[in-house]
Amino acid sequence: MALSENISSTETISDTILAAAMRRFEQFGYSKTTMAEIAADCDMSAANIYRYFENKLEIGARLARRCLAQECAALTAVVNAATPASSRLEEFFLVSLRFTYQRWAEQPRITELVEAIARERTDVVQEHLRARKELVTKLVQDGNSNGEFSVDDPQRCAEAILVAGTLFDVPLFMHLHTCEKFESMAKNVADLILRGLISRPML
Amino acid sequence: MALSENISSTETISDTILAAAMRRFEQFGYSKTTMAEIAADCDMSAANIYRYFENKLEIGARLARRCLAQECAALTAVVNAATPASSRLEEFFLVSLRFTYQRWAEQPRITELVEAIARERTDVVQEHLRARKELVTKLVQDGNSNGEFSVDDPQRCAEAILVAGTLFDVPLFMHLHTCEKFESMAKNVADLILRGLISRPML
DNA sequence: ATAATGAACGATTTCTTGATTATTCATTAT
DNA sequence: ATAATGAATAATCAAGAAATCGTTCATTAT
Repeated sequence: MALSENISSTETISDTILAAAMRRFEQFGYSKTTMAEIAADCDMSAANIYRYFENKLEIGARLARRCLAQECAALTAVVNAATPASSRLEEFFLVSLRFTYQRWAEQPRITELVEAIARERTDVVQEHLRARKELVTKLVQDGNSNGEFSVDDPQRCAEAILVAGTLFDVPLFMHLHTCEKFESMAKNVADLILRGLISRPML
Repeated sequence: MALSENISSTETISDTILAAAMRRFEQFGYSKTTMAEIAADCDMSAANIYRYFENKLEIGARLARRCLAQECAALTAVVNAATPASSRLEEFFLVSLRFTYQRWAEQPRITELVEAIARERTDVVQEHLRARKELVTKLVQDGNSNGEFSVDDPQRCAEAILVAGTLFDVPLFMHLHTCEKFESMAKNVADLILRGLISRPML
């Protein structure tokens, strides 16, 4: 049918635009990439992009969402793994650290996009934080169910866990230490959170 | 004696300069404050300031150190209080949060100085972090001594505690929530760290 | 109708140039 | 000698002009 053909071709074109924009953003950064350049890479005029995207920032937001969705997918796999909840918590920190670190190390220019989104598209960031909180909440509830944990308020606990992991999720901090040092820190924080400070009898 | 008189008068003059610079930095920010203005406030020439300070950044560093020293003094009082170590840990988070938040809220222009120091005088920041780590290490050791805690490696544990409190120490984040919200978060993180996730028999 | 375009528009950004600024140093005052 | 200064220099900043950019829309092509 014509309709479905149109829809599928439209999706293909907007994907083409996204791919071209991503290449440019990675290589030259968000601000140094012009709509005209993206359009030229797709053999079309700049004006035509506006048939597929509201504006430049919307392209950035879509790419950011895709990127964050990849991280969430990896974190979901961690949370759903068939391992003890305590191992999954440590792994949660490590996986989100590695995503942050690798993005920062391998595609330094993409940081500019991240900053623009953090500033001008709060909704995208907050949606991501909400998703992370949901995942950790589930992880804590899992731990409760199988007797590993005994947490009264999993929601509030999940929030505290995420706050405690702040250092591992902010690209801005990545220059402070090596990835190895960060990994060691993440393990220590996970261990701290799991065992707590208060002394207890040996089990 | 002439010598001691000279030294004490030199100290007085450099203190006068520091005070004038602080007033300017608070009111107009670091970059908008000129050496000529600081000098005029002290009834001297700009050139003469260089007899007492290496350069403008050194003035900023001295002020920053003084400011951070105040925070450390407050935190030292917390650590040395005659209360349970667990209360002191929560209080440690709350006090350092309030310092960060109040600086950010009451003297927004001073943030500019903070950023300049963080960028160009890493030594000042790292010295502060070292001091904080020492304080928390002592707090953990105290807890171990009086039987509240049972921590193998207080040093590593202190590092993890500080990492977990990152959100409360970075001015950049202060715009994200109200002070009340931050305080609630700090309490939750402290509680999390103290009790841990792993279930245990009732004491 | 649908897809695409080039020209036109404010809004930014970049560039250029003149003015300030931080810093140094030879000189003066005490 | 010590303290302080004014003048000189090089780096940084600021303001306005010129160019570029994001975005819109009337028009063309299919």
